[in-house]
Order: sequence, then C-alpha cells, then structure tokens
Amino acid sequence: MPEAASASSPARDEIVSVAADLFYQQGYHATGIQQIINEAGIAKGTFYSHFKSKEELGVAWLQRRHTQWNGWVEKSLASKSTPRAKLLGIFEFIEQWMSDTEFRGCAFLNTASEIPSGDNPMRAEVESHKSDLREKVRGLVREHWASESGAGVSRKADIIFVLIDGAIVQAQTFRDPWPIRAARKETKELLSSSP
Amino acid sequence: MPEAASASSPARDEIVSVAADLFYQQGYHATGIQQIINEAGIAKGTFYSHFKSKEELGVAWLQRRHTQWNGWVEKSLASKSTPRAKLLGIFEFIEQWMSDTEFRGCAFLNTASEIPSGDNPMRAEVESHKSDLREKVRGLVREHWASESGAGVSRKADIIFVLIDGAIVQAQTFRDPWPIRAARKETKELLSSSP
Amino acid sequence: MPEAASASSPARDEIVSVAADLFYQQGYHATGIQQIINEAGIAKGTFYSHFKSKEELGVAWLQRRHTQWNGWVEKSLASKSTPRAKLLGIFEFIEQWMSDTEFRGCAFLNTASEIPSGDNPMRAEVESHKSDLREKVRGLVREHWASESGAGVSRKADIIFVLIDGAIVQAQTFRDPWPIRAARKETKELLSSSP
Amino acid sequence: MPEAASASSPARDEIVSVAADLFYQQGYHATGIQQIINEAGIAKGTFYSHFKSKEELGVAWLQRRHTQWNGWVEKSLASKSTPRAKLLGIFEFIEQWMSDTEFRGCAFLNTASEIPSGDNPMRAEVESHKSDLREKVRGLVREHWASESGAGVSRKADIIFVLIDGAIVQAQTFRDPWPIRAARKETKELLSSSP
DNA sequence: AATGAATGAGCCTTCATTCAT
DNA sequence: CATGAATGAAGGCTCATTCAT
Repeated sequence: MPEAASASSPARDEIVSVAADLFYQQGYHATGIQQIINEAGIAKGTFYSHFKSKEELGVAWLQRRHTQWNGWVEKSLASKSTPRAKLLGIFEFIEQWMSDTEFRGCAFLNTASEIPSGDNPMRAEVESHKSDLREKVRGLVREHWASESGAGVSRKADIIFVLIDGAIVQAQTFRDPWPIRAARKETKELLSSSP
Repeated sequence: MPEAASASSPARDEIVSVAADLFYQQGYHATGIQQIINEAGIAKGTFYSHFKSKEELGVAWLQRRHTQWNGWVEKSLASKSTPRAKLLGIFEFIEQWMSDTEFRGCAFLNTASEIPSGDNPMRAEVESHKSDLREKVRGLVREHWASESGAGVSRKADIIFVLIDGAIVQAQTFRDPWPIRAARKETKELLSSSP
Repeated sequence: MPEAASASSPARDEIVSVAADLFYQQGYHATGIQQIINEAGIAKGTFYSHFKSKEELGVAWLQRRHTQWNGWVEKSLASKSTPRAKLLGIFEFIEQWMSDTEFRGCAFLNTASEIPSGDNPMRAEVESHKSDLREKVRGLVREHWASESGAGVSRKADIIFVLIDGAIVQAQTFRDPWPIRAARKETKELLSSSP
Repeated sequence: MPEAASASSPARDEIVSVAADLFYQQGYHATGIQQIINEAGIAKGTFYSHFKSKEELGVAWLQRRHTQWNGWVEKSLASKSTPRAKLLGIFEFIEQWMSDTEFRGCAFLNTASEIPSGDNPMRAEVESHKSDLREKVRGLVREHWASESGAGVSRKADIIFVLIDGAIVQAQTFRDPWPIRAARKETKELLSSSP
C-alpha cells in the first residue's frame, strides 16, 4: 500500500520535471495528467504510485520551484559584493529570467491566480515562497542600512518587495521589461536616500 | 441570431453577470459552461446563441469588468480634489475593494496568469485595461507636477503604477492589506519629492 | 398556420439552392440547418415556415436536382442525332460533369448511402430518379435497335444502365475518369453487336 | 496505453465489432460514440483508451471489413475451378451477400459517399479496398485469357470491375438483385468473346 | 411571411482517479 | 514498483426543432 510519500526517487523526480515545464508553460488547470505521463513516458498507475493526486504533484512542483528559483537568484548575486549591488542584482536577474521565459511570469503568483481557495496546499507554498523572498529582501536592506534602526528599514524593504512583484506581473502583462527597469531604478534611488 | 453578435440584450447581460461572478471567484478554467447555464437558468443552446464560444464570453466579461472597475475607481475618487489625493485615493479604493472581495485579486492579472498565450483575445483585454490604468496614473502625476518637464514625471508615474499592481498581487498572496498600505505610503513620499 | 407546402416562392427557392450546394458538397448529415440559414441569410423561423423539417428540404433538394440533372443531360445530348450518339453522349456528359464537380459523385447514390432506411421519403426520390434514367436509357436503346424484339434489347439497356452507375461510383472512388471512359467504350461495342 | 495504439486486444476487437454493425446499418455519421459504448457495454473513457478518435475507429472498421469481405469472397470462390467460374462466382456471392444484408450495399462505397474529403484516412481505405478488388478481377481475367496479350484483357477486366460496383449500387438503390444478375450475364458473354 | 431567442438531447473528447494484474 | 484498462462525470459545442412576437 503506497503511502505516496514525498520521498525522492529518479522516477518521481522525472515526473516533477516534466510537470514543472507543463504547469509553468500552460498553467496548472490547463495541464492534464495524461499529457504529463505521456511526456514522462510512464503509465497512469506509476504516476499514482508516486503522487496520490494532481494536487500533491502541484505541491511538489512548487517546492522544487522554490529551491530552483532561489538557487538561480543566489547564483546570480554571487558576484555582487555589497547589499546594494545584490538588491539591484535581483532586478537584473528578473529581467534576464523573464526574457528567457518569454514573460510567462512567476509560477507562484500564477498559481495563486489559478487557485483562489485559501486552504489549498498549493497556496501555502505560494505564501511560503513569497515570505522567504520578503525575508531575503529585508535581510539585504538591513545590511545596507546596518547603522539605522528597524522600523523605517523594514518599510523600505517592503517597498522594494512590492516593486519586485509589481515589476514581474507588469512585465508579464505587457511582455516587456520596462517595468523591471523602472523598479530597479526606483530601488537604486531608494537605497541612496535615508530610510 | 446566428452570428452570436456582441449586441446587448437582457439575457446576454444576465449570462455575463453570472459568468463574471464565477470566473472571478473560481477562475476562468475552473468554471464550466454547464455551471454558468445552471446558475443563469438557461439552456445550453441559449447560451451558444448569445456567445459563439466560452472565450467570447470571457472577453465580454473582461470588457464589462473594465468599465465596472474604472467606474468604481472614478466614484471613489470623485470626492478628492487634488491629483495627489486622487493618487492616494486609488490605494484606498484598492484596499477597500480587496478586503470586500476577500483578496481574490485583479480579474485581469488573474486572467493573464491563467492564459499564457499572447494572442488570445482575452489577453488583449488585459493589456488594454492595464494600459488604461497606466494612462490614468500618468495623467494624475502630470497634473500633480504640472510645472515640471516630462521625462522624470513619466518615470514617477510608472513607479506608482508598478506599486499598484505589486500591492494588489501581494495583498492577494498574503490575503492581507499591508502591501497596499506600504505602497500608498511610498506613493505619498514620492509625490512630496521632486520628480 | 403555415402548411409547409411544396409551393414555390423566391425565398424557398433560395433556401433549396443554398442547401443543394451544401448537401452535395458536404453530405446530407454533415450539413446543419444552421449553416444553411446562415448562408441563405434568413432566420430559423423563416426556414421552418417553408419546410416542416430537414427531411422535407432534403426531398425538395432531390426533386430539383432530378430536374436539373435531367436538363443538363438533355442539353448535352441535344446536338446528337442518333440514339447511338446519345447513349455515348451520356458518358461524355458524365465525364465532364464529374470532372467539374471534382468527382463528388451522384447526389442520389450518395443519399442512398447516407440514408439506409427504405421508407425514408428521400429514398423514394432516389428510386424515382434512377428509374427515370433507366427508362431513358431503355428508350434510346429501343430506338437504336428499332427492328429487334424486346427481351434482348431490354437486357442490353440494363447493362448500359449498370455501366453508367458503376462508372460514376468508381470515378468518384478513384477521383479519376478512367471508369467512365471504359464504360463508354464498352457501350460502343455493345451497340455494334446484335442484341 | 496512452497512445491509443492500433494493437489488437479483445476489448478493442469487441468495440470494432459493435461499431462495424452500427456503421454499416446506420451509416458512419448517423452512429454516435454513445451508442457504440452502450452496445459494447463499456465506459466512454475506455473507448478513448483504445481509439484516439471516432475516425480512427472508422479506419479500423474499414480495415477489418476489407479482410472480412475478401475472406467471404475467397471462401465463396473456393469451390470454383476455372477463372471464368470464379468471375461469375463473384456476382453470385454479391447477390447472396446483398440479399442477406437487405441491400445495405458496400461499406466502402457508402463511406466514400458520406465522406467527400479526399484526404480523410477513411477514404484511403476505400481506395485501397477497391484497388485490391480491381487487381483481383484483373488477375482472374488474365488467367482466363492466358493466351492473349495485355491491353485488351485489361480493358475487359475493368469493364467487369465497373459492372461489379454498378451492380452493387443499383441493387442497393432498388433493393432488388436484378442488376447483379444482369451484370453477371453480361460478364458471362464478355468472357465468351475474344478480348 | 418573417424574426431570432429558447430548448434540451446529443455531438466528440478529456478529466482525475482506481484497481486488478 | 510498475502496468494500462476501466471508470463515469464533465469538458466545450452543435443538433433539429418550437414558439412568442
């Protein structure tokens, strides 16, 4: 009796990889189990021995996506030495990533749009991912203004965080990087002022 | 009416009303024609004599939504006398509206998330709606800094525009109004500085 | 209270014309009332004030087709002076007609294929049309062998009649005129022998 | 079996059997998937796991029909010793078969009537079946006139082939075997003359 | 005569999931 | 673990026909 565990295995990883592409490119609802198993080259039953439902696969996708996306950002910021350069580097990464993916946008925000229900497990992944990003921005902003006190710094961090998602969804909407560039420029100014 | 004309009629309006609720609450893909006709109390064939496809209904929904949402904003800003008050009023409206709708978010951004294809007619409505909003913000910002020249003013306008959508999607993500309040506060500061 | 009479009227004629094209090109079952009224530019109700059902329209189509097709044949044979030339002329006409219509075949035989039921009124039109053609062939063959007695002549006539429909359906099958030419040649030989 | 393979299986065979009866008796377009699965006693999804579309089932039907019909002919001709007897035996078989099926006619010719489009895969089966039959007739005629040269023999073969299909469609039209008998008689005379 | 909205059964197909092997 | 046949509700859409105006 399979417990549809979250344990890792090559087959399971392959399924998540295939699903990740399809969910991201076509959307979660627009992608069927059939297409996933076709492209993964496995049988229906095999799929359901690894995941007890499509939703569980959706959660696995977002969890992996979280790690992957964070890894991309880390790697992209590795060469930057100051918190300021890292914060601006986030926008540079986003511009590159959005262009590379033809402005498909953020997997997490897209999922929140497709799945309204607040108590869906996939929504928890969305919140978790965005909370992490918020914390990361907050950490960098605090470093940048290490000498300053907390309240104003936190507020500036949240502005930058809002600019990040605003830039992503508008670049997606217009299929154009201008919002990302505008948000980067504003962030630059923000970091030059006092908190 | 063989051609599923876009002409207005009470029955057609009723269908769009029913669909508007369902599409917004459940998402476009998650809402079936059957549910729409059940709730509208009409037959399948009747639906398809008014709309030649689900997509055409989707477009009608977004077109109406555009008018409706703009009307809400206008009404909400009617009491404000200065461009500055109006710009801040936009965020106040958004906070009220997002709370009232239990943070379901923006119908247009949600649609862009559900429908990746750039050449879908529904995507054109999304772009059109957001372009209109961008223009509205730009107009108010120009009024606010009537004495200043164009370039810097446009940039500030776009920042505010980015903040608006960033605030909406993050409030939706966290089901909490804090991003809207933060964006409003930043807008306030932006309008107090020189462009 | 419309009696859906078979009376002629400009509107009714137009409907039959439009339907004739569509039934012939696409098949009877594959053609919907909606397409017919779209292309005729009339309303549903108008259609049903002229015909009480699709089947009645089908009958009207075949009746007109009978007259039309016979007219084409007559016109084509008008220049031929002998029964023999007329009989061969039938095959010449068929070759021209089949090529012109891209080998869609005989409306009557196609209808018999689509509608198995023997007691369908459309089937009666098919039988009637083919019986007429059989009679016409018989008449010409009798003229050709005016001095001979009946039995053998009738048999030859039926052979030619079988060749006609065999040539039509095979030209349709292969989309090629060779069966028509072969049948004509055989008919020529038949008419040169003694019955 | 995600790809609705053409592989054979008992369930698949049963579906083809059920569909064969219905398509033949009612016509391809007039037969719905629902009726097929009802009579086969399977679920909708089961059907579509065996065939990826109705058209694929149509092709499978015609392919099986080709084998089956050829088998009937072979069996019917097995007792005949000369090519001449075999050629006449074809008509005897056709008369028996047409009577037994209440003059529903040839599944292939009926299909060509229902499906005008030349590039439909079902039409390819029609052509293939009739080409095979033409070859069979040609082979027997060549045997019959083994001492004669090619051209005239081929022509005679085609005449007999045209007579076969002419006889079938006219017997279907009139629901009477007379055209088959006439065609047989003519074939008999043809085979007694010199080519 | 003519209109065209309304009906609801039916079209072909895909959905997520289960289960015997 | 893996297979893939089986399920049946649901997907979007078209059908021939009716009826109030």
